[in-house]
Amino acid sequence: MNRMDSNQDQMTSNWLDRLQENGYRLTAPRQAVIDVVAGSRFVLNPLEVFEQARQAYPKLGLVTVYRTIEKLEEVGLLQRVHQPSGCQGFVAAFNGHQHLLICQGCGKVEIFSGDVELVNTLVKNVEKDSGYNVQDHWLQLFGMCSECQDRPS
Amino acid sequence: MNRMDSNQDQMTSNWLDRLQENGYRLTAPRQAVIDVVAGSRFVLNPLEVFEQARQAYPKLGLVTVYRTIEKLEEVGLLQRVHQPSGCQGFVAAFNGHQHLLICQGCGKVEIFSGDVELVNTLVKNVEKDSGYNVQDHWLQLFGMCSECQDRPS
DNA sequence: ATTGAAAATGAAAATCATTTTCAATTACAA
DNA sequence: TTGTAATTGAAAATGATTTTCATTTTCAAT
Repeated sequence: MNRMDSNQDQMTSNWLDRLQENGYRLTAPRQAVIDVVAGSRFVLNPLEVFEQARQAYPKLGLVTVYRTIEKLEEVGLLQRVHQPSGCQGFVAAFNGHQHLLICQGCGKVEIFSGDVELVNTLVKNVEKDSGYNVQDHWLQLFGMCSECQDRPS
Repeated sequence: MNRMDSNQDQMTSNWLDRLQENGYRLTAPRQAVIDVVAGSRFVLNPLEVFEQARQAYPKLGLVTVYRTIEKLEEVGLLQRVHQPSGCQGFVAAFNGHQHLLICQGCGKVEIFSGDVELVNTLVKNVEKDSGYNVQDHWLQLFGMCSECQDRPS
């Protein structure tokens, strides 16, 4: 077992723990789904998760993927990713709200956590100017990762 | 005819001009759709546009609304709005890319155009750190407008 | 003003992702 | 080990969006 597997195993068990803490049962189908999404650095949609997870657990049904994604989102382990190309993607949400940089070529996701102050300042200014009570914000960047820049389109 | 109507009429004709410049024909159904979306300060989905536009042009079909929205988006007059509650909304895009503040109570949209420098700086930093070529960005705020803050939910 | 080709329309049908239903299976507390 | 409630997967239902197609309309060329 190499380092990567070990990391993934640990990550999966953390995720399962979090499900259990929230009153959900630990099942083989859920484990298969989590093995896929917890380790992925790419935006995945339900069908992609299904196809990958089915390799480890062939009996898996697509419906269960939808239901598991729903629960993982509910407990804050997955976050939905909105893109110009569509809004059916999900990505592991390691620690709550995060600002994403998404490659439009391959779906790879980077997290840029700096500049939080900056955004907070901006939000406060807008609140003052508009009279709105700002509850949430999205900041996302879209582009091409270095691999996809090289790749002939 | 009051000031509001006059503004809206002018706006509608500007929008029609833009359609024509892009090789599309001017039709009554399109005019009805544009009358609704060009003047609205709210996020509207296709069905809402349909219901409102049908009052002015009862023969209107929902399919035509979908098709007209598509063309207006293509020529840059409408932009799709992604929200936690869904991604079927559209809002007038007066001048290209804009940062939005959206009321989660009533769907009212404000545009905050300041702080462009700030975002540019951020984008350049992230490009340098990540090796990505950043092509686009979304910055959206969600909250409650002053009216909806007062309203008992 | 008339005409004709291409674009646009609307009703109906098709599509397709997602959700619901339901009987069978499974997890896990007692 | 057992009972119950949660979970599962297949099939059916749903609902938003898209496609098809016959009819109507726009608008450039006469």
